[in-house]
Amino acid sequence: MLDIKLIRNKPDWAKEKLAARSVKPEEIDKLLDYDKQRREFLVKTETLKEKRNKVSQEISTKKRNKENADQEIADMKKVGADIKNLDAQLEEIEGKMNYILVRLPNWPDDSVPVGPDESYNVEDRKWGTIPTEGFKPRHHWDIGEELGILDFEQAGKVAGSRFVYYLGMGARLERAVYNFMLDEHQKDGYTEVIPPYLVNNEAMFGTSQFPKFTEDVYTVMVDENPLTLIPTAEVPLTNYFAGKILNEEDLPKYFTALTPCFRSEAGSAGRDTRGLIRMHQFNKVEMVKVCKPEESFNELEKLTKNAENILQKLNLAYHVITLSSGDASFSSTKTYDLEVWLPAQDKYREVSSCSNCLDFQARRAQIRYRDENGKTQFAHTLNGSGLAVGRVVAAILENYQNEDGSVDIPEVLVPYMGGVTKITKDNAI
RNA sequence: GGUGAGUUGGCAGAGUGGUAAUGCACCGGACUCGAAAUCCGGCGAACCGGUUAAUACCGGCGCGCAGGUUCAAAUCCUGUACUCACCUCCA
Repeated sequence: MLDIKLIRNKPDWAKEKLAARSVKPEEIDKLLDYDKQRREFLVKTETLKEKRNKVSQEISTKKRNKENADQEIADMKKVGADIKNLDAQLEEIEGKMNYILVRLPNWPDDSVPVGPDESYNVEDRKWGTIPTEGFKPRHHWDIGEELGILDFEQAGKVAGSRFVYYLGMGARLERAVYNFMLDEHQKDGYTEVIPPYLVNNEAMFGTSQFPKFTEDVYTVMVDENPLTLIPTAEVPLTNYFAGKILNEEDLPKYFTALTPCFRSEAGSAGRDTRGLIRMHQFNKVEMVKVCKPEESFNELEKLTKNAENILQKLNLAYHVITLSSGDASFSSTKTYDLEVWLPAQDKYREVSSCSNCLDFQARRAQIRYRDENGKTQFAHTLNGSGLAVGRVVAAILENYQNEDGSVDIPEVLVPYMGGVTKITKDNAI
């Protein structure tokens, strides 16, 4: 959530910044109008409340002295009704104001390319060499099905499209990949966490998936209470700090977690219908940081490097792009995407998204710290995938495939595979 | 799932209708060579608004949360969340 005071003080700047994120300037005018009305009503009702407090004190004194206070009580009855009336109006105005405010995205940072969509994204750097085998690379789903380590067909019958069974060495490979990732992140100073996989509406609001993106997730009712299957571990990890006032010397906090992620993929019908790229349920290792404002951009660079480290150790070619203002996620001021090379698709595909949210989420989730002067400040939050496990498995299958249909195991994963160096038809299941 | 108890300032803890005691901690001062102890004074989260160049100041709000009753609610009523104890059940 944006700071209304900042918008109030720099309306033109706010409009320009948000225009880069497709927010109409009229929305801001409306917001500021509600804000003005709100403060006017606030002054009115607070003045009356001050009067009520004073006169109530007088009534109290009179009663104690056995004097008559009927006149004051009659007056206050009227004041009480006025307050109730004004408060009701105030609540209505605040409701309208907040409706707009909670739906405004974060400002794009000055270093972010301005543009409405992904075509304005900028490539920052490339790493690794794209494999040039002497044969036509096959899609990971063909490799996986042929080895018998991925079964999309039966998953379709049991759960539906965009679900999968991993079997044998496929399941083992997935497990190897995420264990490797968690171990690497632990070395980089992250605390490993196993969070709740179901969260309430407040948590979803805190990290700003709600109220705007309710249709992208699965929500179940548990005794009338809605609980949402997490679309990313960012939600429970960041909300671990919700409502807390942290000590300055305890910052920054680094958390990492492996969780399944659940997404309805509404609106992506027809895209990536085959393979592991776009599933309703997938594993992801997530990194979350909470830090002081002056450190957040530096922490974003480090976070991105932590994600890159995984791809480098797996020796998978990738590039890093800065998302344009129109392509970045709702709560982010700046996002780097890591895209890994998929030979069969002949293109890079996203495996990580690393974002600095500034105080946008902290303001919603009330994540604060006490600074050296004892004042409470909103912390900054960051999150990044490190990495999407299923997509990395897809990348390994495609990049490490051999012409005979077998798949080599990346060197760093061999210990995690119990010494197995290659998945073949003979050892696959 | 059942029964009972609880939720008040950084911590402890009183307060059952008149607007949050008290102690510890904290800040300032005195005493002292300095410190401790003692004494004096101050200070009560977070948030919002007014006002200001800014600090300050003034006000609102504030006793888990949300409603209600009342001139007035920590206190009474309703709902609800969480914590603890015991019981029951279960991987």
